[in-house]
Amino acid sequence: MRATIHDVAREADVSLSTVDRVLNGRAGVRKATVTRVNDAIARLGYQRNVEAANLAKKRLYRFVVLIPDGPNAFMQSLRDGLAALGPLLAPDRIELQALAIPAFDAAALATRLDGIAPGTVDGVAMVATEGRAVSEAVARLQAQNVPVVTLVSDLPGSARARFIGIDNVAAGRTAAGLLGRFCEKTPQKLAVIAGSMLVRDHVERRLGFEQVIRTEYPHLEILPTLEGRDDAAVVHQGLQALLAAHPDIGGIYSLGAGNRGLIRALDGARHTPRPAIVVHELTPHTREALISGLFDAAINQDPARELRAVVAVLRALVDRAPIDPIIERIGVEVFLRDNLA
Amino acid sequence: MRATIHDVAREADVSLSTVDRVLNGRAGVRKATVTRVNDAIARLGYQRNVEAANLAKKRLYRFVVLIPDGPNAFMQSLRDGLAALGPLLAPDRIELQALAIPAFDAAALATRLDGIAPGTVDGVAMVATEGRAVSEAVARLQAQNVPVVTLVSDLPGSARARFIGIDNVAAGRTAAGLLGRFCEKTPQKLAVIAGSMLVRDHVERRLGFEQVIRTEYPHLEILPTLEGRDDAAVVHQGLQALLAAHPDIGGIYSLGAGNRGLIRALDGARHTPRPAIVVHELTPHTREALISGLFDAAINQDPARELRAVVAVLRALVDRAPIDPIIERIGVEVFLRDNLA
DNA sequence: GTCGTTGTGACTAACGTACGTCAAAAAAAA
DNA sequence: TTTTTTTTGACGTACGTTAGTCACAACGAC
Repeated sequence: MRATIHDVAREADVSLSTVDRVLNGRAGVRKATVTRVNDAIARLGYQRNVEAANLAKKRLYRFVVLIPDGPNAFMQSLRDGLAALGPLLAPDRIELQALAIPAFDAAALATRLDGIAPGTVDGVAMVATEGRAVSEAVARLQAQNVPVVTLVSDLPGSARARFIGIDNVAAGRTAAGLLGRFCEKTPQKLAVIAGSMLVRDHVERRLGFEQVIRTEYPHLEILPTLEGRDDAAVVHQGLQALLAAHPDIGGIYSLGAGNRGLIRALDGARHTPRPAIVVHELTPHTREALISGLFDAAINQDPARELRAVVAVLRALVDRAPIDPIIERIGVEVFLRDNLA
Repeated sequence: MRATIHDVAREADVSLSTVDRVLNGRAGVRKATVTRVNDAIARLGYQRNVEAANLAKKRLYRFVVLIPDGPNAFMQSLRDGLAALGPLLAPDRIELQALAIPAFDAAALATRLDGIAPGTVDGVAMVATEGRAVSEAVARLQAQNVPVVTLVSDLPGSARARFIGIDNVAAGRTAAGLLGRFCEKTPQKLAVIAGSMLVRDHVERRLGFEQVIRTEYPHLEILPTLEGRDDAAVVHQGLQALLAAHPDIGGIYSLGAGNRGLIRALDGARHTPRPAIVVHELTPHTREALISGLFDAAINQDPARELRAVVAVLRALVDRAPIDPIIERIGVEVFLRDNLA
């Protein structure tokens, strides 16, 4: 049988009320008494029964999740997953509110964050775009005791409590390891397509990618990064030009979205031999391109799992409970045409 | 505000007691009244507050996990993970009991299962070895309302409620896709090392592997599977003989354990060019071999995550609650030397 | 000494459910 | 109809915690 506050009260030789005052940080308890109670708690290994506490408090967890708007298929699946998750969380008294924000727009994100009324929300998660204003808005929220976590793309150097997402440097290194082995062993060029260098996940993926290519595959030359803004039309145009300018492109790493543009550009240019291609995220389009053999590998993060991790972490943060490192950890999955589910 | 049993009672125009009888399947309620109550529940969208119910019931979840004994590093990490998980689950009134069983021994497993007293355990998880006696023991437990889930290795055709683990066919296909691309394009042979064909995960991995190699890489010839019983010494000896007999082995897929034996055999035989090697599970030894460049890829499943999934699924099963498909899903991770954490 | 302040204890009503008892009502059987 | 059986209602207590009220000390300041 677990110890209860009654046991603690008896052990510390104080009343129930005093234990409650200590436990919930209420005023009116002498320092010496606080120590007595805490000692008793430690001695008994008392742990508050969160279920009973929540029942008594009628606690409600109100979380806001900010996800970029637009045609990005991954963000779309994140939004869909959020909508699907809502009903599942009702029994735990967790309410999720989705908020759409313009992609790659730090100012808009900061404005949205500042628009969150402190009393109405218990935690915030966001796919971050880097910017001073954003970091400051995060700091304000945290100061108001509203925990903020970043999702998919981090905001390093800010006050955000946690980052939920894959290790993007490792993802970039994985892409490089695969592409390095898939490419012929003769000198050739690699194209890198990113969305924007304003989002940290893209920056980190490119960093990891370059680390490995430079040190392990020096015969491969990395071309300047094409910024496609996760937009198929922009990617299409940019890549078309790149392929025309460099007939010896042997591999392509697409570390952002807009892969429809990549597919179209390759369909247009009859490049032989076909370059090896590693992309990010399993979406209907990338899946199809894997099956047809156009893409060689897709590095995937599971959005549904990330959302569950966000909820678990935010909950632990508001409860000031320890965070399970396993729940928090998001794995990098590699899909080839051969192992598509 | 969520509906409570009070609301349901009012809506159905019956007393609290009757709602309780219906909800908990107690006898003494007319069929017509049951329908009235259930209609009210549906109309209000009532969901039982599990926390309050558990509080009232002083519910305790007692789960038993059966994990193979022996030097297998992956099973060792499962056992370690289980021990570490125990304290984390105490607040949720979940008790985990680890039970070691001999590896690849269906009879011993069945005996252990039969030795579980029905009243003392609420759920069972096991790393299964296939066998008729095992399936029958599982059926008996399930019949006694003790849910059984398989972990890591499945027991298809049995009454087990769920399987928690990776898609092993997909894992084998992944290995084949990688090895096919890593190997030279000239005809050569592939060695496959398994633990035993008595465990389903190994069977399925080999199946997936052969599917892909046969159809996509017909120039690669798969040698008869070496059964190493997850034992380094057996693997060492067997592989040594195999390498001596076939100087043209260009790739090795080790889908079980005992990789220390694989490493030793390769260190002994100075095989050039070094064969491409894909193994399973990140352990200290496979990690080291990846870094040194001896292994090319390791396919990993996260044991800690699997254990958490087991607990979540067993809990949902005893509560007859819906199972979140995302929690249940275990991803296949691919590690190259480049993306080791 | 009286005053206000601070620390403490005793008590109570919730939160939503489980589960028991007992009596009353309704339905079925005699 | 009466008797028996089945069905239903009313009520109480419990689970562990929160959060409030009220009373009464002990303490120092004046």
